[in-house]
Amino acid sequence: MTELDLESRASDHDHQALRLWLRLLTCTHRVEGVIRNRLRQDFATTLPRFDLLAQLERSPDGLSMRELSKRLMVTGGNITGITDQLEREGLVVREAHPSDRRSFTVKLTPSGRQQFKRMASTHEQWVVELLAGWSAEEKSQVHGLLAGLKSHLTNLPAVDVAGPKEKAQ
Amino acid sequence: MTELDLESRASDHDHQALRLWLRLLTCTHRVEGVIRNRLRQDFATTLPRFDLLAQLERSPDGLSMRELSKRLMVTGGNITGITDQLEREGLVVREAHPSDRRSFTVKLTPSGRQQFKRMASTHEQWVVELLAGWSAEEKSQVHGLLAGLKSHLTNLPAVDVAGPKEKAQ
DNA sequence: TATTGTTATACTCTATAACTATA
DNA sequence: TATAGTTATAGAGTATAACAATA
Repeated sequence: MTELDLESRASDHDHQALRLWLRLLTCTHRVEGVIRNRLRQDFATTLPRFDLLAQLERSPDGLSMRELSKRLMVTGGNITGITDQLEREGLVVREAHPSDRRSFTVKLTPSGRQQFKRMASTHEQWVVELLAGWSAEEKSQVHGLLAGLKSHLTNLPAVDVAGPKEKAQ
Repeated sequence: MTELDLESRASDHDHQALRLWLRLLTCTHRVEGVIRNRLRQDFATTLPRFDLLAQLERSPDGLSMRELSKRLMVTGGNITGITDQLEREGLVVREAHPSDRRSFTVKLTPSGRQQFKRMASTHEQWVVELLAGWSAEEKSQVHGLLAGLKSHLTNLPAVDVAGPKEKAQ
C-alpha cells in the first residue's frame, strides 16, 4: 500500500507544484485520519466537536452561535447541531445574552472544561507523536515556510475560498 | 530558547508540534477547499471522482474494482457508486475480465480520457497558482521535508492508520 | 430591513455488513 | 471457504433555504 497512494498520480512527471501538493495532501490526511480515529475510540467525539470546545476554552466569557459559526467556518445550522449534542452531554451551556434576546452565549461547563483539558492534552501528545518524523529544527523550518504559503492563500480572491458563502457586503 | 531548562524546552517543543500541525491543517484545507469548489463549478465533479479517473489514466489496461478500492483507500461499495456515476456519464466502462467472471476491468473511454486530460491540466494550473506563495527553491525544501514526515507516518502501527480496516492476514 | 438562531432538507463521502456469483 | 463486486444502510460533515423572534 505504501507506493499506491494519491501521490503516485504524478510520479511520472516533473511537475513540481503538483507533486508537492499531492505529498502534502497525503501526509495531512494521514495525520488527520489517525486523530479522527483516536478521538472517536478514546473520547467518543469528533473533530468538529473538539474544535468547538477548543474555541470555547480559549474564550472564557463564552461565544455566540454566530461567532462560533465564523470561527469554525461552517454555517449556523451546523453549530446548532453540535451545540445541542454538547449541551445534552453537559459539556456546554447556552446562556441568555444580557442585552440581545435573539442571541445566546455558549460557555463550557466546569465539567466540560475539565473533560476538554484532558482531551486536549492527549490530543497534543498525539500530534507530537505523529510529527515526530521532524526534528525541532525541521518543525521550525516547515512552520516558517507555511507562513509564506498561508499569507499567499489569505490574499486569494474571496470568491475562491472554501467554506460557506459570506454575503457580499 | 537555549536558556530554558530541559523540561520547559520539551514542553515548548510540544506546543511547537501543535502549532505547526494547526498551521499545516489550515493551509491544506484551504487549498483543498478551493480545488473542491472549482472542480464542482468548472467540471461538475468531485475529488474522489477525479482521483478515480486519475488512477485509470495511469493504467491504460484498466483496473479491477478491487484494485481501485485499494489505490483510493476506500471500501468497495464506494467504488461501485463512483464507477456507476462515471459509467452513466460515459467516462468509463466496465469490461468483463477475460478469465475471472467475478471481476470487471474498469477503463477510461476515449471521451473519458480526453475529458480527464482537460481537467487534469486545469487542475494542475490551480495547484501551481495556489502554491505560488512558495518559490521553486522553497517548494523543493518542503517536498524534501515532507518525505521525512511521510516515512515516519508510514511506519506507524497499522492499527492507527486512517482508511478502511484491512482484514488482518 | 437586517441579524440571530433554529429547523428541515439534501448531498458527498465514507464505513460496515449482508448478499450473490464465482473461484 | 475465500474473493469480487453489489446493495443497503448509517453516520459524519457540510451546505442551502425558509422561518421566527428580535434588533
